[in-house]
Amino acid sequence: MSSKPTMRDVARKSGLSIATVSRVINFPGEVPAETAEIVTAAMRYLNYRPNINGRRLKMSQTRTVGVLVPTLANPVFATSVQGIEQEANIEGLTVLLTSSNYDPEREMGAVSALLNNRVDGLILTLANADNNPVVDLLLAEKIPFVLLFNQPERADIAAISVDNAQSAFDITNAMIAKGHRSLAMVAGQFESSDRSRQRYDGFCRALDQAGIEKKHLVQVRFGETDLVEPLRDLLLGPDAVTGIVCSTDMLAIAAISACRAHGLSVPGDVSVGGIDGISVGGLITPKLCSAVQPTQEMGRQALAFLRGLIKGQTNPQSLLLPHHLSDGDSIGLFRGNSPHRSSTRV
Amino acid sequence: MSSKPTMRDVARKSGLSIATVSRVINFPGEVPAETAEIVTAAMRYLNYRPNINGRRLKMSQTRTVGVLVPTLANPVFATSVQGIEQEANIEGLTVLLTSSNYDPEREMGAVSALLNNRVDGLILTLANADNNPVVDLLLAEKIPFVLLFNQPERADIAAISVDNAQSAFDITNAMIAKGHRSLAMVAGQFESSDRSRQRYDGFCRALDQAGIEKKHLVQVRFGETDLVEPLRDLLLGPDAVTGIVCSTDMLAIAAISACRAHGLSVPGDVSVGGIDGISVGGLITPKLCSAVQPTQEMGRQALAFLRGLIKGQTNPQSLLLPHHLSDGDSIGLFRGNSPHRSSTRV
DNA sequence: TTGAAAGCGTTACCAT
DNA sequence: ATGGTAACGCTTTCAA
Repeated sequence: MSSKPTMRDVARKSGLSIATVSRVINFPGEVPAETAEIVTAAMRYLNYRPNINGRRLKMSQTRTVGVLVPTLANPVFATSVQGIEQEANIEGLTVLLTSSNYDPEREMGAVSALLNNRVDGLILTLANADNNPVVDLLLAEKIPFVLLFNQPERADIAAISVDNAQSAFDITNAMIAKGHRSLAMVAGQFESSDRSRQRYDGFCRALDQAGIEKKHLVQVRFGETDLVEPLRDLLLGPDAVTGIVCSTDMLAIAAISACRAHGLSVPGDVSVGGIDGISVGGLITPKLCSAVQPTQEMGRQALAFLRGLIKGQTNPQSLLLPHHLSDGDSIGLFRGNSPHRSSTRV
Repeated sequence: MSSKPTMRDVARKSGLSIATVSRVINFPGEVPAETAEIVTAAMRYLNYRPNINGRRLKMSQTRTVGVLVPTLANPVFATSVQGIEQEANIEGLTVLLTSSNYDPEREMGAVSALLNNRVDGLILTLANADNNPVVDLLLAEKIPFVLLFNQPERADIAAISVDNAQSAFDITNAMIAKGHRSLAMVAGQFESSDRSRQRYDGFCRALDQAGIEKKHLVQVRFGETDLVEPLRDLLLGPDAVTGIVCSTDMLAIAAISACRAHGLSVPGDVSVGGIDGISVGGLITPKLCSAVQPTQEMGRQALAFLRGLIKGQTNPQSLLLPHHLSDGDSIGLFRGNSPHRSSTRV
């Protein structure tokens, strides 16, 4: 017998029927301890492992959830998936992972593959949550799903996120409060990230409210980490900015690196704040560590939420988590002024 | 018909047999274009999606790979999984994701779940690759697997990694070359990471070779990001060190943060170098970006390798990738000396 | 070129 | 308390 043992083999070995073996596995309580022992012994002897695919075919639910994120190379998404995975592990769910690489064109294919696997539900971070064919499909097929990080306009879609516009509004205001009058935003391309656009909206609103007319925007292809050239004019030109609001932490890291490359120290000569996860700004590198907990928690919450939807106990609804602005750590000072708290800064 | 359409429905709708439908899906070439068109139309009309679980049950291979990493909260693992996912996507493979949270006790359970899914093969980062029951199980059941980041002693196990000891040896030597005579290593607990131990070995070898007797080691629980207290004595005590070699980038980030908290500037007052992925040291934050490419590539290679094993075209063997030591970016200077290249430093 | 039918490993109903 | 058996949706051999 070279192939893997099946329930049939276990049944034969234990001299019982395959129905009984199944019972021992699924309803141990409904079987006498003695019988269970015999079956268990046979399973151990044969190194039996239930073939989940047989079960999945038979049952209506697969106890599997599909996850789609832009990329795991961004720690924010990776960390949220870690949270999903942890929670799934506790619940005995299997996680099917896919990524779109920020390409909206690839989302449908990825979700399709997930649906072919008959996942019970999905957790998705989409390029654009509004007017998205994937969302329409899921709605039409009545597949439970939760959007993570997306903030859809429709209220009848489950979504867990921070308030992106508000986050950017707050961090921009904080920089304005520090005296900045010349600010730029560095953001990912809007087609690849509605968060980027929403955050840019918040940035603009803050500037408008402060009566600052000049708005700089530098858009960056996702995955791009070298901002030395893209930021040259912004940093060294005749009307160089004193502060940069970044749409994501990864961009902030890249922006800081570019500042240094241009001979500017950060903070001091220029200020950079990154927005992401459920915190805003924050020490760039330590933040990557300290943001782990809350971001992971978002993932766990997303799965918990999804489970409610799957069981039909919950209705889709939006959940906006509070964001934190760690002022003093994140927000830099005037160009040329540098009495910053270097002791807590990287 | 509330339930999902099956091949049977498509067959009925198109007036053909389910065998023909199957052929259209799997061997479009073996069916007249006209027939194929009829079937395709029926599939579109019914919104048919093949149930992969049916196929999986029938076929011997599932076209699914299982992945086990300590945690996705560490960007190094996350990035490698991203690489795996990308490659899997190209090959049309499904990725099943699990994590052990650095707990050796949980590895067996996770792998077991993966095997119940009848994955074709596995990619694993284990706490300890030697004398690991998971490895024994996989070997016994003849399931193809590739270790990622682990460097097992046995040569007949597929593994893709950098040379951990050599990396640490190199970075330590570089720091010694800069004049450091008082160095500490900050590492994760050895039970949770054989890489940690291997890297510590390299650290010690470098010190021995330089005739430095005093070896400081601070071990940290994984997930710990606050090193302020653990490093206090090391940084402020009577015989404070001038440099710290960190076992991972995440630890280096945390260590730098702790230095700043103690009023030390990094680099300048103290030096910190992190080891990870296929680079050694390196600018801490930019590195998190710049290390993305090579680490992702490791993941892709791991999957490519695994595919070879699954097809039986390759034999298990170890692959040690070259590591890069980005001197001048990574390695700090003497305590108190600070003419460092701040322009390229975060 | 197409179809009938036998499983794949499991669950669960209905008997015994 | 236990067993026989009909699905679940698919692939694939063998016939027609």
